[in-house]
Amino acid sequence: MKTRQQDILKTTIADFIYTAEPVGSKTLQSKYKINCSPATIRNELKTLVDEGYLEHVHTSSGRVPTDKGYRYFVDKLSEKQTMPAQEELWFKEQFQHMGSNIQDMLIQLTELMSSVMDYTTIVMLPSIFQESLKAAHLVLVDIDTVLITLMSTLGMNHQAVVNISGDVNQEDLTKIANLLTHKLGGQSFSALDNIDVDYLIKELPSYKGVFEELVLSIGKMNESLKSQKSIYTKGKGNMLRLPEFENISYAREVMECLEETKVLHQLMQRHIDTGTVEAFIGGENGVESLSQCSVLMAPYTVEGKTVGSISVLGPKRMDYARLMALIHRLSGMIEDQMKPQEV
Amino acid sequence: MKTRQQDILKTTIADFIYTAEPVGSKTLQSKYKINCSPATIRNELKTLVDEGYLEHVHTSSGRVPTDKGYRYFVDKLSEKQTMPAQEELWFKEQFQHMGSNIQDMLIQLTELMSSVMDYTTIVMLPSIFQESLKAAHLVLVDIDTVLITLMSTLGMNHQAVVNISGDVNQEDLTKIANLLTHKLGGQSFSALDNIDVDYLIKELPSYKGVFEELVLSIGKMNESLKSQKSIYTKGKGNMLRLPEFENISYAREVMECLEETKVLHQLMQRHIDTGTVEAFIGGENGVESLSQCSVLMAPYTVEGKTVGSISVLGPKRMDYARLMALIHRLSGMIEDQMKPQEV
DNA sequence: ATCTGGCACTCAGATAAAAAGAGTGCTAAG
DNA sequence: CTTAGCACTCTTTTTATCTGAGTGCCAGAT
Repeated sequence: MKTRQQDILKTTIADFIYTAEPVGSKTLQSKYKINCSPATIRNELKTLVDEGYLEHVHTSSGRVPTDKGYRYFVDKLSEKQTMPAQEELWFKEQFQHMGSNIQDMLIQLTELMSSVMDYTTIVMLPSIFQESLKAAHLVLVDIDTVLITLMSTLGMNHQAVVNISGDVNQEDLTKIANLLTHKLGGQSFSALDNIDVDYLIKELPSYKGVFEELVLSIGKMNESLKSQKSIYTKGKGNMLRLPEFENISYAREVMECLEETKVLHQLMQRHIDTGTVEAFIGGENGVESLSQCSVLMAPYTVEGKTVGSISVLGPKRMDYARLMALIHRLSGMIEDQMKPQEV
Repeated sequence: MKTRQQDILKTTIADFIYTAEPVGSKTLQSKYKINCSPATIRNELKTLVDEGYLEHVHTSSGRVPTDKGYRYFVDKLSEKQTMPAQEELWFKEQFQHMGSNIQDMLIQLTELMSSVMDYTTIVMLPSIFQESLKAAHLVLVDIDTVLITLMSTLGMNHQAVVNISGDVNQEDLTKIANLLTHKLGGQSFSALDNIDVDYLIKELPSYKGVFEELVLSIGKMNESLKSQKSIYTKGKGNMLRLPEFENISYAREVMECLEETKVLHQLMQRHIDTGTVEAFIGGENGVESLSQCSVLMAPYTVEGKTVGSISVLGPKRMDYARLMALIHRLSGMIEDQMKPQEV
């Protein structure tokens, strides 16, 4: 593409991102210094339309970027940014106050992000399926009550309190816990669904009854973990401020879509493998109702495995470079935060 | 108030709740069997307007209920309902699958409620300030790592993993945990902010270093618990379907308000003491932005103390009797669910 | 007294026509 | 290849008119 064409495309998109109004040849010339007459600009605009980078909303209106146009803008016409030092400091400060619990940290991050970015933020926690058991702990908290704690390699601990009918003491429980850790440690949480009770009983025959009760409880606990929320969003209201949401039925459609955890889950899952920060512009995100929105996504990776992602969802008209820099760096910070949990 | 007037008021409000359109005298006569002419109805309507139960949106439109009208409708013209047996069964069934963790149970309930009620549901978890410590447990999970578990009387357990620099073994930790439980058990979580270290050291002098580290960690843990989310909402998108939200700027105002955890917290807190299911109609809820909405609230109580509440937020035009019955019963179910945790 | 039919009146909302404005596309000349 | 000029298109805004639901009130009926 010719340099001047690129300039014009870039300026057009930049202006549209700013104003949300179709951009005309006159505006381009007067508002930005482009060294040619409106007529020349018009000619260039025409070819840009023909080539699919821009479109006419109607015969006598300015031009609006197409998905292809945005794509080119992001890939070729934008410089990669990094998170400003000041913002980085601020976020680091915030991380200090977030406590060591990974779940809560990510949930709180969702809020921080939406307040800084002014759009909707979506955070996907590591799903239970991606966690492996690091250790099981059993604590006798009362004569017939046991606190089960399952620690995962990702630092997401899960616990439940269950009643046990048989007699047990703490020593026995510790033995059992050790055995469980030994037998199941390193395995995926999904293995907890059908624990080989017989094997356990063979190892410590005297605890038959306790084993059975515990295994049942762990299975039930695991089941409820599976149905647990792993997607958090914040800042849906932010979107309603944007001119593209003036249309109430469109706003409704998007809002309802954003409340469908399933849809969001698919959205996040579908693109998580890419492993890098990515922008999904308009239709690229694959969700019909969100085809007028863009999604920026940064996966976070623990031990080489992508376990979750953070993202921003906004109008296609967004500051891609800045936001991508933000989530990129944030995902790095998450990874740092999750690392120390590894032992 | 005369019986006929009551009839007319009731019918008017019922019709408005159904159609969301101002109700005229003709509609009242033709659609519902009221034994008098439109002119008579008009006269009655006029006095109802004069007395503040209805209002005119403009000179030549039908009547719309005022807050006072709704109030009268709810208090005097509606019969108390109970949750239908079928629905009750369904909810009980759902509770089975929710796992024993109170937090998760309430979060999941928020979603269930919004799907059944079609409005926005708000659930307030017991705040950390209302919990008392039941027991502390310390588990050595690694040579220098301790898992702290603080169990509350409400069954909301909190935990954190911390690194300890000094040498400890499980036996020591168990002693410490017992001491902590003994010293702090029954006290409010807020007491955890400034634990009397000296006292502890006096009891078990050899653990000075460990104590100090642990107490610091517990303090930090407690701090992060305080900032934790205790309000959950669901179904904000449901509202956008309603005709009262056709106006985008109004919709935006409400949506943004519903994203302000602080505001919601105040809203819930302000009315929690009433101790019974309550309807706050329009302006009664005390939040400026929500003055066109009604809030139905059912507190839930543990050991005679109200610790949280569940509520539905919708347009003033809602089925008060039905929804109040629902949340009333649900709050009872929550209480049942929280009881077994008491020992 | 209370109810009711009749009728003039009000006002929001729909429909239509006209005017304004932004921006294009094309042509012909520089 | 660039640009000024101009006719043309299509949306948006403005203004005017019409329609109809619904009221308020009066005068006569019950």
